[in-house]
Amino acid sequence: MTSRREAVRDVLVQSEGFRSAQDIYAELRAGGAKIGLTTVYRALQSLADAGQVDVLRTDDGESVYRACATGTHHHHLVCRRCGHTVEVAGPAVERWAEAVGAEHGFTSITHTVEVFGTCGSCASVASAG
Amino acid sequence: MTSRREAVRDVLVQSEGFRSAQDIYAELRAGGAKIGLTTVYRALQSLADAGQVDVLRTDDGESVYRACATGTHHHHLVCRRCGHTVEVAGPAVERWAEAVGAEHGFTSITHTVEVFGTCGSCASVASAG
DNA sequence: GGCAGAATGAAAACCGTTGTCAAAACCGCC
DNA sequence: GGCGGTTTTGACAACGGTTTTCATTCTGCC
Repeated sequence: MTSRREAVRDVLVQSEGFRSAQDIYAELRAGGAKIGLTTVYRALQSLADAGQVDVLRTDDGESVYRACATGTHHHHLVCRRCGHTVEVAGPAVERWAEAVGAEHGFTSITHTVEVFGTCGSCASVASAG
Repeated sequence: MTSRREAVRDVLVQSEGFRSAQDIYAELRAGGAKIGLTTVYRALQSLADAGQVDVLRTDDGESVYRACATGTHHHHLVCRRCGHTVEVAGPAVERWAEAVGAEHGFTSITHTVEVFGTCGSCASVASAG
C-alpha cells in the first residue's frame, strides 16, 4: 500500500520549497486525507533513503524535505522569507571543498552548502509595503 | 558569578572539535564540577550570542559548539571520525554564494558551508588497523 | 475465503532543549 | 559583619519533533 507514500510525495512535488513532516501532515489532513503522522514520517524516510527527496535541518532542529528536480548533486538557494527554492550547481564549490580537504590531508571529502537570501518578489513586497 | 560559564568555555577552548551540551556537561561533572545541565545550556547560549563560540547542528539535530580561534567569518573542515576540526577561509565560496544569489535575483545573501572528511591520522589508523 | 507479510496509526517512549521557580551566591552599602 | 536587591544556579517539569511499539487493517496470492 503505497498510496499514502505517494500522497506525501505529491505534496512535496507540488511544493516550491522545503516542507516539514508536520507541515505535510497538516496539509494532507486539511485536504481530507486519512493519514497518520507516523506514516508521513515513514514515507519521508523511505523517500529520503531512495534519494527521491532532499533533507535539510533547519536552525531549530526540524527536518525539512524537498523533491528536487535533479537526482544529481546540487545545492539550494532558499528565500528566507517565502521559502522559494532554486537548485543551483556549484562546480567551483565542489573543487574548492576538495582542494581545502586535500590541503589539510583530509580524504573522502563531502560537504554541505546552502545559500539563503531574500528573493526578488519578497524584496519588492517588502519595499512596497 | 561567571565561574560556571568560564568552566564551560574552558572545556570548549581545550577541545579540538565541536562538542555537544550534554557532552560538556558530562565532562564537567566527571571532573568533579558542581554544575547543572541547565547552566551549561545557558552558558553556551550566552557564549554563542556573544559570538565567542560557533554553533552547528548535527545531522541528528543536536547542537554542537566550538570555540573558534578567529572571530571573523570562516568555515569548518571536520573529520567525521575523530571530530578534529580545522578552520578554513573560503573567499572563493563567499564570492560564489553572492554571485549565485544575485544571478537569481536574491539579496541579503548568507550561506552555510561545512566540509567533512577523514583526517590524515584517522586515515592511517584505518589503513593500519 | 483464508493466509502471510507489509502497511498503518494512536499512543507512548525518547531525547535534546527550554521554562519554572525557589534556593543560593553575589553585590554595593551601611 | 550584617542587610536588602539583584543575579545565578540547578532540580524538575514541560515542550516539541521524532521514533518506537503494537494491535489492527490492508494487500497480494492461493
